[in-house]
Parts: sequence; C-alpha cells; structure tokens
Amino acid sequence: MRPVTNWVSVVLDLPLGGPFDYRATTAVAVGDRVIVPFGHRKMIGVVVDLPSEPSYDPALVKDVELVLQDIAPLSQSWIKFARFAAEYYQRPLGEVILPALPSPLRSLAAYQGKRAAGGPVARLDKRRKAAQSEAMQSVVPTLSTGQQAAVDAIGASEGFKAFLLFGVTGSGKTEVYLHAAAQALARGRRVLMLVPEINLTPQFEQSLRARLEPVAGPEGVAVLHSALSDGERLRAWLSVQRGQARIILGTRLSIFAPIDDLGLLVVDEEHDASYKQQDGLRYSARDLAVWRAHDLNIPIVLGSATPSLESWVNTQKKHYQRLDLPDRAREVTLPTVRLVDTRRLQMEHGLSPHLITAMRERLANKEQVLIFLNRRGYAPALHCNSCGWVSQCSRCTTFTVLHRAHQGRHQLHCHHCGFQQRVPKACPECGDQDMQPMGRGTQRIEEHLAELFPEARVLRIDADSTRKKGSAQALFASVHAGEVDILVGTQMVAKGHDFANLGLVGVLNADAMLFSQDFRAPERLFAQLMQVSGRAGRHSGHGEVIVQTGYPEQAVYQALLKHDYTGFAQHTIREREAAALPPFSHQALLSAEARELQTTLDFLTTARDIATTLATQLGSAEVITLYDPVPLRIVRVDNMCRAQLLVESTHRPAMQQLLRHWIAELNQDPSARRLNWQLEVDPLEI
DNA sequence: TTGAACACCCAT
DNA sequence: TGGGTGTTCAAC
Repeated sequence: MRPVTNWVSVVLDLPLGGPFDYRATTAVAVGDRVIVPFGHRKMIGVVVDLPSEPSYDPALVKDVELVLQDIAPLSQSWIKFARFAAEYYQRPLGEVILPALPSPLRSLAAYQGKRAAGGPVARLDKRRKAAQSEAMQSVVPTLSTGQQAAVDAIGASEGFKAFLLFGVTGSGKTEVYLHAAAQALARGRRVLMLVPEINLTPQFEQSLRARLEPVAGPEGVAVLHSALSDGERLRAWLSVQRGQARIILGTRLSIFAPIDDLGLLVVDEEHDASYKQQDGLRYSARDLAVWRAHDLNIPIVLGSATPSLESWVNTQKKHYQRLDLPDRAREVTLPTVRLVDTRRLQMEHGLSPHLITAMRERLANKEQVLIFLNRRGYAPALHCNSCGWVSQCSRCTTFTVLHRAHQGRHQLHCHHCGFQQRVPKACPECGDQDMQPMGRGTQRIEEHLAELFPEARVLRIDADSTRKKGSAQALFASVHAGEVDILVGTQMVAKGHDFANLGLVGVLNADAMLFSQDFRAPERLFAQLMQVSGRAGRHSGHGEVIVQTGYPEQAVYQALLKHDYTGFAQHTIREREAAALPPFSHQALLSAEARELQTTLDFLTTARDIATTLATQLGSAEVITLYDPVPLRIVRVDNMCRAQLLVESTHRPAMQQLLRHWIAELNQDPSARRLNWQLEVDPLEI
C-alpha cells in the first residue's frame, strides 16, 4: 500500500498571513486541529483546506507532527463563517479561528508535559459533572397582542429574515424571545441568544432555565462569556459543539460558537456598543450575527428600545421587518421625565433643589432612588487653589482622577493607563497645601448623599465597587432585596436590571456626552438616557426621571421628554444623510501609535499617499474619501502618541478592495514595522 | 508573535 | 574580548 501523503493548509494564531502548508501522513480532515512545527517552535493550528498542490516550495514544507482528534472537526459552515469575518475585518484567518476556541484547545501546554494526561478534553470528560440545580418551574404568562403578533411573525418566517423588535423597557421583549426560542426548540433546532454584558447573563440564564429546561433538558442551556475560567469555558463550548446545549446564551464572543443547526438567533439590545470588540479582531457581533443568520437561512431577532440607526434605516429600506411592542406589557405608564435647567439654579453638591425634594418624597414613600452619574472615582481631578495646578498623568495627556481608597485615603488614578499614585501633600508646582477636588464622581456623590440623607442606606455600584468576581451580583441582589434606599451608579446600573421598587431616577452631568467629537455621541446619549429612565416606576406606575442639564433645548433632551425615539431617529437620520455619514456611507479607520507623535503622523501620511495611488489604480478614487491624519483627542496614553486616518466610501465593495490592497502594501513597508498600527472596519468611535 | 542572528557599544 | 542592548528578518 502506498503511504498517504496529504497536503494540508493550516491557520495559526499569528498576525502574519497564512495559511501555512504542511504534509500529513495520517488521516486528516478540514476542521481538524493539528500540532505543527513553525519556525523554531511548535504550535496548534487548524486545517482549513486540503489542497492538491502546496502553494509553497514543497522542499520547504514540513510535516504535521500530530493530528488532534479529541473533538470533532470544526464544520465547513463554521469555517466559512470565520473566513467571512476575517475577510470583512481584514485580518488573517488564523486570528479569527484560534481565538474562537477555548484556550485549552489551542495551547500546546495542555497537550504536553506529564500532567497533560491525554489532553484537556479527556481530562474534562473523566471528571464527574456537577449535578445541575433543578430549575424552578415558572408560569408562562399570556402574551399581549403585540407580543403574540411578534412571536407569530418570527415563527412564520421561513428561511432568513431579520426582525427588529422595537419596544421600550418593560414592553416585554424578553417574553417574545422566550416564546420564539421555545418554537425553535420544538422544531428540533437550537437557539443562540446574545446579550451585551456579562452582568446580564445570570438573570437571563435564570429565566431561560426556568422556562426552557423542561424542553431543552438540564444540560440544554449553556452560557458562554469571557469571565468563565478556562475549564468552564471548555465545558460549555464542548456541550455546544457536541450538540448537548440546545440554547446558548452569551456575550459577543458566543457569535463564534460552533453551531450549525440553529433555528433562531437573538441579539438583545442590538444598539449596544458592547457588541463591538475593541481589540484584536474588531468585529461587531451584531453584524456578524446577521450574516450568520443569512448564511444559515434562519430568522434573527434584533431587539431594542433605541435601535442603532443602522438597523432603523434597514427597516425603512425594508431589509428588516419591524415588530412593534407599543405598550408596556404590565399596563403601567412610562415614567414622567423632567428636565431641570441647571444654568440658573443654586446647586448643592451637584444636586438641584428639585432633585433633592423629589428624593425626599420618594424616600418618605419607601421607594428606592437611583442617581446616575457616568463618572467613577471621587473627583475627576485635584486642583490647586493658589496656582491653578491640576493633577495630570505623567504618561498620558489626561487628568488623574481622585479616588477614595481604603480607610478614607485618597489616591490619584489615571483611567487611561492605570497608573496610581499617592495624593501629594502639597502642590507640586507652588507648594501650597490648599488643594481641592474638582468636579464630582460617584464616590463623592455617595458621600454627599449619605450626609444629606442620614437615615437612608446608600449603595454605590460602579466598576470600582464591583471589581471582585461575583460582587456585582451580590450588590444588585441587595438592591433587589430592598436593603438599599439610594443607589448611586455609572452606566453599569442602567442596563437590564428591573428594580421593582425604584420610583425616581436622577441623572447628573448628562451633558458631558453631548459635546463629544464623535458624531454618534447624541445617539448614544439618547439610548443611555432612555435605558436609565426605563429603570423608574416599572411597577409602581408613577415613576419619574429628573435630568439635570445646562442645555434642555437640545434635541436629545426634548425627544427624551416625550419618549420619542422615532422622532429623534428621524431627525438624526436626516443629519447623517446630509453629511453622508454612516449608515449612508462606510468607514474604516487606520490608527497608529509611537513614542513620537511625528513618527505616527509621518506613517499615516505615507499610508495616505499609498491609498491615494491605490484608489486611482483600482479606479475607485471617485467613491473613496481619504481624510487627513489627525492626532487623537487624548494624544498620549501610556507614553504612546496616537493619531488616526479616516477612510470613507459610499461603495462598500470598492472600499473592501482598497483596504485589502492597502494592508498588503503597508505590511511590506519597512516604516510600518517601527510602530503599532491597525485598521478597523466599521469603527464605532472616531 | 517569537526567536535567532547580527551589529554595535562600553567596560574591563 | 565579553556580554548587554537593540534591530532586522523569517517562519509553511
């Protein structure tokens, strides 16, 4: 018998291209993982092709060392998906495929050494599985007409169809997801449900288990997110790949879960920026979800009270079907919104008299109050009253934020590079000791509120108070249990949680977001305000939201007053269209950083010239706009100076083609090696 | 990304 | 002359 020689194309987790060709002497399939020699080391890669001829000098091609067959090969359909993501976001395929696997499946150490014992999968399977807690059976509520219509529409769709489920907080979107998921399960298909944040998975998991475990079985629900340990992640991932998990709940990374027999995809809070990965492969899980649904020929439901303008425009173009949930399902009214004009008011520690009075009333009425302030720490900076010195980070062009650490001690933290230092006893500039906190963060508000309302129990929830794993859960639980009267928090508290007894929401310093450079800032502010407003009075029916602003006449606030997403979207869409901004054009962002700003700008200028030449050669110069390189608003972070170059086009294929050639040329350019640069497709922030 | 090879520099 | 530091290049 002739020895079998197969050429295999393998992708590796490397920033350089690939795939890399090898020779295999044992049976191997596309989707198998292999251990291969690479340079002076060995790596785990994934076979993506079995070419008849190698695309590399056969004399230099090395042998596959080992074919790992402890799991089934990754499917063709999944690899096709990964290939799309790699091409769309202009990254090597290996950089999509390998990070999508749980780390034990791609780390050599898990397979070698004396403790490897047959590899991570064998070790996991040998261990006894912990018994699952049995889920509480829950009552299936009757659906409103709107909900029923939505569920019916989703159920009736054959093949691909994108739905935008549009309804305010409390309108019962979750119930629609649950019913639609139950339908898909009943048809023997599986369901993938995405939520924006890890914080939101426990409560969703609970309702999923309670409602769908009877159909899906106790092992039928799997949760995937980045906070899982390696072992937990592997276990969940395997249960997905092996088909045990029927319903998969997760954050953005779970869009890469290895499932082909999906019957439904759900993206909750589809407008949420957390769906955008901000490093490595900068993908949008929502956009990829739509592609995946299309490829698998299944319905996808995107839910939001404040849809992204991209999705909204898609409903207007009839690419997506809108499903409206007009009323709050539980027959309660929307909270009243009041704008307090801070320009002509005497404020007390950042709180207007109106807000204080309203708080007093609610507290007397035994209702909870939420104070929302998107700024953590004690104060945004420390200021010297005699010379005007302001605490600044030595590595970044930012102020350092005053934080109250343990035992009332203060520290200065840089929120950009993480640098922490003691508070100087005297001004480093003039030696004066009269230094004052400038502005207010959540810690300081918490402190003032405790003085102002001595009987009230005040709790702060922000990234600092929830640093430990699981502590966010515990803090939220104490709010739900009624152990808290006043909750102070950052955007963390705005999402998802349904506080039954919350009557009043106070929004401080919303204006900070209003004048950001980013053209999407008003859209984001509106979504955030709507979201935080939705926390008030979900059950009592007489909730109130007080927004303190110096610019009450702004369109964002006027729209909020009327809970008018539609009007706000229409207004904003007209502006975008007039300025040819997304969704009426496509963008890409080339950013770079180096020790010297000039190095960065020089590189970007060269890059721009290259792109100009390419656009002309490719005949796309007319549809592509290349802007000038500009330093970022915060130029220096961690001693690196940053700048960026925006590319815009109304023609996506032309843009994609240009980007592909551009990256290839930049990779050749020796000057590009002396700094860090990256290209981001569809940037969310510019 | 990782490592090896190579150039350069300064102190002994 | 040795060894520490930084730069460049190849990897199927």
